[in-house]
Amino acid sequence: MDLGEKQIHILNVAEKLFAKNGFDGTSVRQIASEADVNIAMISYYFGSKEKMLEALMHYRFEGFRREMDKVMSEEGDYFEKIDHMIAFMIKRIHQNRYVYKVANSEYSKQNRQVNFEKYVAQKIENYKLIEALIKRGQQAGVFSSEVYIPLMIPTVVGTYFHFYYNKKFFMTLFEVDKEEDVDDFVYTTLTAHIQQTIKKLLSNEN
Amino acid sequence: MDLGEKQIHILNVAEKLFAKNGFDGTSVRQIASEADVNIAMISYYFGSKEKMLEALMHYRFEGFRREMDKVMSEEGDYFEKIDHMIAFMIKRIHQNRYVYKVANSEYSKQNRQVNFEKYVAQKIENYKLIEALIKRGQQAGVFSSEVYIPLMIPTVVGTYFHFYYNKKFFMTLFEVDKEEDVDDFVYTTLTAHIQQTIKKLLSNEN
DNA sequence: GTTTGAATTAAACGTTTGTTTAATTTTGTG
DNA sequence: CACAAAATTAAACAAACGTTTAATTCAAAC
Repeated sequence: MDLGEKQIHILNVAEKLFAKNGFDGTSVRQIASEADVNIAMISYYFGSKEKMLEALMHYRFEGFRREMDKVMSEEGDYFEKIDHMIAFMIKRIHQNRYVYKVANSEYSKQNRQVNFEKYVAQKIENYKLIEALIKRGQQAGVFSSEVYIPLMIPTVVGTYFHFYYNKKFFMTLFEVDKEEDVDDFVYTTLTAHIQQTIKKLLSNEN
Repeated sequence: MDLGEKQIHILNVAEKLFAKNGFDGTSVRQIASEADVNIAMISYYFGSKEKMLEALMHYRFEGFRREMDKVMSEEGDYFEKIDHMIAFMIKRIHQNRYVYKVANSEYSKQNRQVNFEKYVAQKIENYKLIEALIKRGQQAGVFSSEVYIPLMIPTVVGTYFHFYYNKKFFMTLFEVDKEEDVDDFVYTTLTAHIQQTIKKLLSNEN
């Protein structure tokens, strides 16, 4: 599906409303009103509310694998590669946090009508990349073998999401109260915390 | 609010439907039908759909602090205390995973109509308990001082939730396909992973 | 300038939503 | 049994939902 300017505008508006109020908590009338288009345009362009979300996910997620490959091939020792990979993942997820929030939420529902095939396929691809890196590090004797590789994904990604979903709570603990300082916190302190956590977990030294 | 058998039955039914299809994705008619009660009983008992969720949260969350206190006062060195605390948190969250899922989801919405004051107050209390334990360990020279204490909560809790929300995906990686084996996996492998991660992070040795 | 297909509109479609009503039944108490 | 309060019911409420219709405007091609 090729997206024109107007379609992209609608998707941007929808994305933010979905993230604010949930997929079911957002009506197509709200989206149309906020985006200043006629209600019928949403069915006209996307077919349905569900297919609009699919279009949004595709629009946001395409390119992830390509970028990830690039980051993984950067120079550096194994621990530096872990640093790069985590920094990239957090940055990419944070930049796309709105669509990730909706995707996570809808994906975990039982009677969902949204198609998640591509989403899951990408998840598997990304995992394979990470698994390969860690196994190479283990064979080189740099990384500990006493780790559950698949569970490192929930630790990296879950730390970010649980922080972000409870942003207000944690930012109070860090005495950060300006919304514009959150981005900075994510890219510095939160990223450093996750890097430190995973590197210590992978280290052989204790 | 004192809950009779019938109210509790309704809450149990509502909890599972909310977790399956979301709060907005579940209608009071669905709940009433599944619980085999008249629709009007929900307003009669709880006042509204939102207040029913508040009643559910209160019903599920009460007692957490008391149990947490007990676990924290158990015998053992600092690392054993961390083990006990994490095992307790994961067990308690996993047992109440349905209501936590709804609570997390609704809490992160902007225009929510559900009252979360007690929920947040409890979060703060729990954090203070954990912070105190870690600071004591640091002063005793057992724990590293180079950690972001508030961010350890997202790492513990976020790892669990990201695993659970993507349960199917990760259980495939571990070649577990029976639903009844998930509980066991959570209490053994997943708990061990989180304990290992946090203990390594807190260790001084590298 | 006319034709053609896409874009856009206001209005209406039938459902479903959460809540309330008013009547009835059940329950417990004197 | 008689009475009062609580519990339960079927029905109705207005509002909001996602989608479709049919008519109209617009833009590009010939």
